[in-house]
Amino acid sequence: MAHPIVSLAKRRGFYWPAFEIYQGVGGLYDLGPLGARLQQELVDLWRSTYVLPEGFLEVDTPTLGPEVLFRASGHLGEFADLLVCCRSCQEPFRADHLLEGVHPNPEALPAPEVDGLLVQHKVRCPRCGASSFDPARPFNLMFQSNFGPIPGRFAYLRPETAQGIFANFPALYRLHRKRLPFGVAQVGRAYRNEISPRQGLLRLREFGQMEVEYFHGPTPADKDHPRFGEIAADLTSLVPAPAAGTPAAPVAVTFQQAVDRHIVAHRLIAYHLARVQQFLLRAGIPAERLRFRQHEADEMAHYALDCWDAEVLLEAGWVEVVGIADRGCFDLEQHQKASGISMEAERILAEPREEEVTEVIPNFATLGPSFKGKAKAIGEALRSLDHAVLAGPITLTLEGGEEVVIRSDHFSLSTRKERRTVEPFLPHVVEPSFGLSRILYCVLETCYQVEVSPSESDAEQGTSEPEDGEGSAAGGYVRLRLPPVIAPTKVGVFPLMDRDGLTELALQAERRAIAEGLSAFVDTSQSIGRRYARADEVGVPFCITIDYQTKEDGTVTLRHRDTRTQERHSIVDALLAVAAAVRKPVSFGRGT
RNA sequence: GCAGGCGUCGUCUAGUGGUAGGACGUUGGCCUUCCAAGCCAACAACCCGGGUUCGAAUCCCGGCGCCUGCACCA
Repeated sequence: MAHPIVSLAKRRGFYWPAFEIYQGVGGLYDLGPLGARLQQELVDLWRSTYVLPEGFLEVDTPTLGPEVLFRASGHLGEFADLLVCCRSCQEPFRADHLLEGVHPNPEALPAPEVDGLLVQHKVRCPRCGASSFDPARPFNLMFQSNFGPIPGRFAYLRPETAQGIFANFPALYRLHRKRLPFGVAQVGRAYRNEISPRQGLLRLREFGQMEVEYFHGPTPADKDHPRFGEIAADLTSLVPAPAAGTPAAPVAVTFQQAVDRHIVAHRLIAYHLARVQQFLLRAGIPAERLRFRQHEADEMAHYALDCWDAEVLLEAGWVEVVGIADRGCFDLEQHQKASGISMEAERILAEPREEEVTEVIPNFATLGPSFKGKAKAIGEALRSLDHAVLAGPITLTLEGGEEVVIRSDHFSLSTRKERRTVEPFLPHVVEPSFGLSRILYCVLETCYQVEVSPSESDAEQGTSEPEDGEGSAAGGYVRLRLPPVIAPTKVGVFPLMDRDGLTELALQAERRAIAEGLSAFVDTSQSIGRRYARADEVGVPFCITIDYQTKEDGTVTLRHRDTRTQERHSIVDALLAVAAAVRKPVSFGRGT
């Protein structure tokens, strides 16, 4: 059974399957009025409590990218696996797995060869033992299109926002005035053509991501963070990758202890884990439903050296919502190789180094007459030669195979001393990657609370789900305990009676709330209790009620969603209290 | 993609061959001086396409979607 939040979400407008008028498309969901606003609030919270305080640079890059980009990133190579299905039991297998031991590099084989090798070596189905397979077909999780009318220029929808950041590293490094470390953030959508999307917002073909690439130096001293102290004492729950023979088990530690006991490799990863945890807690995920689990070696993505997932305990089990990966220099190295553009940063040497540099200087005065039009190419080739081999006349092989004989008067050697004050290196990167759509769902599910009304609770039923129909009295009183900072609607304004001028006062109060930047609404329908109930169900944290006393002294009641308690304030004070409660915190300090 | 189950107002559902009923909801009205389910009325549905049949929500086939398991999950 789906969690009752699912039908509430559709009924009240958080989210629902997309394109339902055409029977829908799996893995695509619409965010409704409340969902769109909730998502925006989550992004704002992330930006104000994480991106801004950390000084990250935020960028926005295209969702489409060229083939070379994703060749370089490894996504096309790694994810265009060939799949074969067993004819008798229909089980699908990755071709390269079946051909292990049969071929030295099974991943690189084209489909026809895979089919041939499977028959030739009588490979058996690991499941049922039969040895007859359907033809191999490529299985790509990347969405493909074309740029312009030329069919050969493939365009791909990005499977993560990260590559747009890596591809911009040289510019971003310059814009940060060539100082490391620094982080770059991006919020956007990513696309993966999932085989069988399921579980609503948890497995989508198009989803929201909030990613950070934290560029830093490669030495052990760089794997640290100046503000580690702020989070060192925060408590967390870690599930390290199990060592041989020992099962994975959660440990409760502070981040300081996690580093001291070598559960987490270094303080830099630990720092990011702490910031991720802080964000999730502020978004309303209960601490007891949150943990970090370390990937095992065989679970790791092709680029990762170390990876921790933030997981949230849902009805469906533990679900990954943030991945914190140490990507090393993998991505920058790949893009440097593929593009020919340097992705290196520079480090100032503690002590300048004197180096003797010997260069080959082509002598075009003699090269020109000897080689005419080829002189320029030969000159370039000479420059790139190792000077050690250049004793006298040599034979040079040009591109295209032509050999030319170079005389000693065709070039000269120049030796000079160079004083080096910097050295180049490829930065490393730690990547906290937030699954925005998943977080949105986790927040909704974990904030969902049912209170069995006292008259009906014959058993002690705590906060579990209703047995049958929801959205009604049968299931109990539904309350969405969204933190005020992310609640899509901040305050409801209710006239106690829809008469005697109370509604007019409510409309005035609503205007003032909106002027304060608070999303507000007036509800005059039916009884006051029903209006509170309707507001509680979608997580409105505060309700202001206009009553007869308001007409006399201008005061209203301010009701708190989670406690149902009310206080009397002037309208201005009530709105100030709401505004204070929904203001996004800025986190330099520790804790939550 | 495979196997099994499922698809009825916005939501939860009743309905096994004679063209759909309830509850919640929404809207309007009545009542009501602070915590949903008081009264009256209205609104609103058989996933899509074919087939069988005099007649299909119901039976058959295909598609799409959802759920569970397998596989996949950067």
